[in-house]
Amino acid sequence: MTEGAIDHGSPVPVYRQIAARIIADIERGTLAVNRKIPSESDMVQEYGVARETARNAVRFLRDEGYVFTVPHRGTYVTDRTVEGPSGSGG
Amino acid sequence: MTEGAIDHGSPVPVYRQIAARIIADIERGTLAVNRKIPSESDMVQEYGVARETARNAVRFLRDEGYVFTVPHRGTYVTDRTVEGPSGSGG
DNA sequence: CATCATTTGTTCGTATGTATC
DNA sequence: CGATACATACGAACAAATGAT
Repeated sequence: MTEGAIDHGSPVPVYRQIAARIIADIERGTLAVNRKIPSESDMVQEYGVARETARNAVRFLRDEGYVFTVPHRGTYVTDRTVEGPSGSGG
Repeated sequence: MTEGAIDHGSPVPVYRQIAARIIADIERGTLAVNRKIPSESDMVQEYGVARETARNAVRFLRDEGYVFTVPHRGTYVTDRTVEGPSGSGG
């Protein structure tokens, strides 16, 4: 199947659908730590969405701690094996 | 007169207004086949727009078949007297 | 080959206007 | 009205390739 298309009729926002794909790639290891995820433009072309939507997906991933963005460079996969919101404890 | 200014208040997007001028120059012969059209920087200074807007104009012209771009060289006027998507008919 | 100027390519940041749900 | 989404537009920075010298 591969079901590679975005479902605009779904109750799940498009940006969340895109974010879910990226997360899946991260969990799966397809997108390794410190590797660059697709650029906003890539997502625009890949999914046929507006840049605004691609940005929302990236912002969501950032808020969730999956990635971090370097201005004018790109967005990369966060190393969650060491980093944490409250230090090394836990 | 020369009315050389871009109308930001027009419902016609700025990039379309710029593209229209280039097209007019091509139709008129001011910009001959295989001649280089103004660079993105030229348009930025000439029309006082952002590079993004200049690029949108070029992309539009490319999509319409009026020009073709050579990376790091420039964008040139297409020879439409011979080239065509469905042959020489037309 | 090295340097400089030109030009397009890439990428993220920000804002406005419009439309839909 | 708020969230989502698309189109347009300006701003900023860095990358890569080309061409002249």
